[in-house]
Amino acid sequence: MRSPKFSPLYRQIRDLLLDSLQAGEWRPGQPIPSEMELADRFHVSQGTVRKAIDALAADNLLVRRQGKGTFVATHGEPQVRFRFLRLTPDTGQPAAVERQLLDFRRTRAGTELARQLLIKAGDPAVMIKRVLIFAGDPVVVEEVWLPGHLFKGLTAASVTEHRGALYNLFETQFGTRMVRAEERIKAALADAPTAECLRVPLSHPLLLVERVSFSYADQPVEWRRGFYKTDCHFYRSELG
Amino acid sequence: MRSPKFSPLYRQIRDLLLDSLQAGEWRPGQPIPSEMELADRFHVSQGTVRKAIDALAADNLLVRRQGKGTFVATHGEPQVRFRFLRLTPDTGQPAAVERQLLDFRRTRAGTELARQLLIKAGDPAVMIKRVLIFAGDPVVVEEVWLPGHLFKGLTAASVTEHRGALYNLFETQFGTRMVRAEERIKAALADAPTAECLRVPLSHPLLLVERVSFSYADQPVEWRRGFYKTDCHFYRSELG
DNA sequence: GAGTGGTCTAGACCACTAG
DNA sequence: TAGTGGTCTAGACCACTCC
Repeated sequence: MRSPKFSPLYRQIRDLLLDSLQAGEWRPGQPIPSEMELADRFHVSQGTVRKAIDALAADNLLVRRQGKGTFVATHGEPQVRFRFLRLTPDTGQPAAVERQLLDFRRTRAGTELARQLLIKAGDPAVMIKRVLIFAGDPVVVEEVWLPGHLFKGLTAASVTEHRGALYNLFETQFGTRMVRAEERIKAALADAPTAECLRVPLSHPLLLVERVSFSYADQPVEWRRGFYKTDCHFYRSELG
Repeated sequence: MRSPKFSPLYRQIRDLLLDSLQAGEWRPGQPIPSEMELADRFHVSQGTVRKAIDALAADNLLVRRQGKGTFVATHGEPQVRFRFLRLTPDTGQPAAVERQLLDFRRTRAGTELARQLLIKAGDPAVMIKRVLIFAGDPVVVEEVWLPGHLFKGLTAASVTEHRGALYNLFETQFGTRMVRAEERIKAALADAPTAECLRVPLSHPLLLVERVSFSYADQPVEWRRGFYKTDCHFYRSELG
């Protein structure tokens, strides 16, 4: 039952499941086959399938629900949002967020964007600029850059009409699920347009947050750059 | 073999191991008993001990080394440091860090510190103020606050003489191992003394980073407050 | 070769969900 | 009641380290 590849069986099974996820064989929110079914399909024991699923569940790609099945994780569940929006009010109680679209543009990737998303300079790209408003207070202004070929039908209207996180829209309408992201944070001073957006004086201190988001197989599919007002909010980071 | 507590066996074993770690039965860097020994001690199968150890290894409390044994994790290994020091040079290559002690004081906890460390206002406390210098460039100035009763023999000399991370000193000299931490980040402007420390102009933008560190059993045992200069470095955060 | 952790299996039983 | 994931066991064998 050992395979030629020097890799434990459960890891090979995990990779096969990852392939199926990437290929869209099972959609976000939908159940994958039961452990016994998968064990039969791959000709391994249920325990080995279990270890493979454990690994994917640990990475938040799958969600187990006892008695019901194992499901493809989705950005629809509210608790997932706080994994990607690290800004918390000083008071502790997260308020509802309102999104206001400032700009939507189809353009071409510059060299910097091309480098971040592993595409070619001049390839089609989409730019979304928006403000996030917490309890009436504009707190974040950010630009979101996407590779155009993955988001062909995306329009300003679809962004404006969509309720909920952008990542929810991306996965339901375009089959692109953001799995993880890396952020780089610096301190910055508000320039004139940013200051106006966030209703702060010029040269007000802000966080400058840059994010690269990755889909399955560590494919970079989004680049963000935002200014965060931290007068009444803080950026939460857990070290372990 | 089921226990009266409504908790799976492997979790009970994990808690027992956690108790031993907290009690200092095995010191950082030392091996714990083999899986078979522990299985005999707790009257469970090796597989159950294995699951308990898996959980602790996932939380970075234990480190497995095939063929050698399972060891209590330590802050001595260099790769652990980057889990707690999230500042990275823009160039990518982390430089050696130099630490310069500015102040060392035994004092009493104020209400804010008492709240953070779950001690009483007026209890003994230790304050360490220092600068972190990367490749000759002062990048971080921070205050570290500790509960006095856990660090009775700590002196300015022991901090100055120690080579390596503070957490390394804490675990080797005082048996207190920092397991995880929570940080809150805001944007701030340099005041006069901070500007002088970091060699930046007044009102230069800085990150304000507050940290609470926890030992075993989520006991808070350290509070930090630091200013980070992000001209040539950035704060790294991973979302997933 | 002996001892350690790492993998894999087969089978039993428990806990939860749904029809 | 049937089907799912969750726990636990016992045993076999592999991979690595050290003597």
